[in-house]
Amino acid sequence: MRIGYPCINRGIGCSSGRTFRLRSYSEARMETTVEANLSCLAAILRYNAAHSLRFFRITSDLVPFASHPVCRYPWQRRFGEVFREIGRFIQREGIRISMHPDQFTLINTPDREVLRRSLAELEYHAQVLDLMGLDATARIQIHVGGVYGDRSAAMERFTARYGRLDGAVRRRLVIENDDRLYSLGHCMELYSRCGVPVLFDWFHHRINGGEPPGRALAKAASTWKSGNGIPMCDYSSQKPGARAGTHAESIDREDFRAFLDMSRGHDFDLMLEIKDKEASAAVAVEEAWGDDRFVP
DNA sequence: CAGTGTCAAGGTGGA
DNA sequence: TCCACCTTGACACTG
Repeated sequence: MRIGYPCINRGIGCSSGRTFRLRSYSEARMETTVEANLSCLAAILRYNAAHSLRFFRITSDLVPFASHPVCRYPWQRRFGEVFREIGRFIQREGIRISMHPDQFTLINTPDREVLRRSLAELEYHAQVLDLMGLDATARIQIHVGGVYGDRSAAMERFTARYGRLDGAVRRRLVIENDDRLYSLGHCMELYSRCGVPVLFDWFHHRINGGEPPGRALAKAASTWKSGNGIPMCDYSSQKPGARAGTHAESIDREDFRAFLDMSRGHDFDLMLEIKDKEASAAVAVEEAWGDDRFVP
């Protein structure tokens, strides 16, 4: 089990997801932004390796507007060597990588244009990981998408389109159970229809699930095949007093220990979706230190 | 320079 | 039919 956090390091003093307004787009702006983002990403990864944090989600904003028609800038060529260098560091340090395109990426949409943009966005994510030379254990996670008033038709569209995805995307794509529309049960059904691996989100499952965590973890784990790496799992806890589903500001040690206990017997890489990022991840590492699954 | 309205993109659900 | 919400920081404009 490796432990990590998504996208942002709050203490390091730089961001790997700096962006700008579409109106400000220029090749010069792209050049300086992507260069700064990659340099910060390298710094975050060095920080993580030095702190036994060996799971990291790379921000989708690494290359702003990468899948937008406005972007004609050849960032892949211009920064190819930088990507390869970062990839070598990731492999040398045994770091696991994920990416998570956001809510606009919907492969089960009934709208052709939304689908076209979504595929372009997924291809961008795959390019980032490919340029780094990472194998298929580096994954791209998305939610299943909308229901559109007809769940079975929406799931059928997902299945058909998954089968027709570009190979570079399909070899990395995993679906994650969400807190409202697609539970672990729905994701398992999609797995049985098309073979897409399922990333288990413990916090969403608590809100929209029902089954005990050990059993749920075992189900999700059964969808990860050799070459995919060990399963990935997202963990968070409820922010006290907030709407159900709001991520906590900082880790709840008690809740986290309980999670470790409940998940005993299952190995996975664990992403802490908690707002204060590396601070809580460090606490999680401390809590997991004696666990025989933990890889420092 | 500080304050603040707004930002590429979708879908849901309540008013 | 419209708008807030998701989630979030920070860009970039205004005064």
